[in-house]
Amino acid sequence: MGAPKQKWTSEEEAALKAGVVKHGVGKWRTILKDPEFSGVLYLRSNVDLKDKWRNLSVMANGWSSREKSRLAIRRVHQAPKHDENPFAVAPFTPSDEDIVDVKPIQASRDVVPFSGPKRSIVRLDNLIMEAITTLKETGGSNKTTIAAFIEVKRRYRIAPTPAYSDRRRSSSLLMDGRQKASLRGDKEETNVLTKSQVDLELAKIRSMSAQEAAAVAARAVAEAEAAIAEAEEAAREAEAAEADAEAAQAFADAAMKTLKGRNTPKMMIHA
DNA sequence: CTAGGGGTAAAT
DNA sequence: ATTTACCCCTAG
Repeated sequence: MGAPKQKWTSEEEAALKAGVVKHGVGKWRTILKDPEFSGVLYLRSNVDLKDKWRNLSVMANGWSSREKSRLAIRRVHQAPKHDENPFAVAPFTPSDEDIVDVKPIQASRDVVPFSGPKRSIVRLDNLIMEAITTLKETGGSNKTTIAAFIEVKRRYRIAPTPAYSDRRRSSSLLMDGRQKASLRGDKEETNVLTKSQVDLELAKIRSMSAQEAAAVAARAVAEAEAAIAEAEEAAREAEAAEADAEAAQAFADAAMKTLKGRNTPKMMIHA
């Protein structure tokens, strides 16, 4: 029955996410037909997309390893009171769906409690997901903006305080013996922009047309996702990944600030 | 077609 | 044993 198992590649995952960004959750067929993603997802079916999304969403929350223990909740809470539900949602948790929970979008940062010397890389996709879901449900059409942030973040790197500059392979205690080769020459040399410059880019994006932004964003998300996945996979020293994560957080910070503060009744652009 | 409840099976 | 990918079925 099960097909020979075909692990989803980062590109496919990215395409899926990008597709969701572009078309919204649930538009599997649409995403599949989009020439932008069909190139990568041509092997998958709409059901595959749905299932993958399900796995992705459900696991990105902590519900991991659980899926079959939910039909036993209810009761207990003796606070029934036929009160009029403000949202009349299901008896389950308030607004479940694909909402990525109320995870602290930027709780830590430099103070990341590195309980273990292992992975602590903040996933970019979680950030994206939260932003998308939140903004989509409430405001409406800012998904392109959010996605565009990623692009900016990917190409330019926000200078993360020159605290650390030099550190070339030395932390031997960081990783176990697993020098999985694949040590690319670090072609990194992306411009390191300053905050103001980034701000400028943001402004540019804001004035960008929705379609333009969407196109760029979709591609950017895919690329960013792929890059992150790659870095994470080979993340030993993960210099780039770390920087990326930090940049992402910084960017999220700036993004939220922009969206919350400057919430002028403009940019209501929609595709 | 989509959502979502199950299930099988293959990797880890 | 857990995760993960796919499949199947049913109700909208």
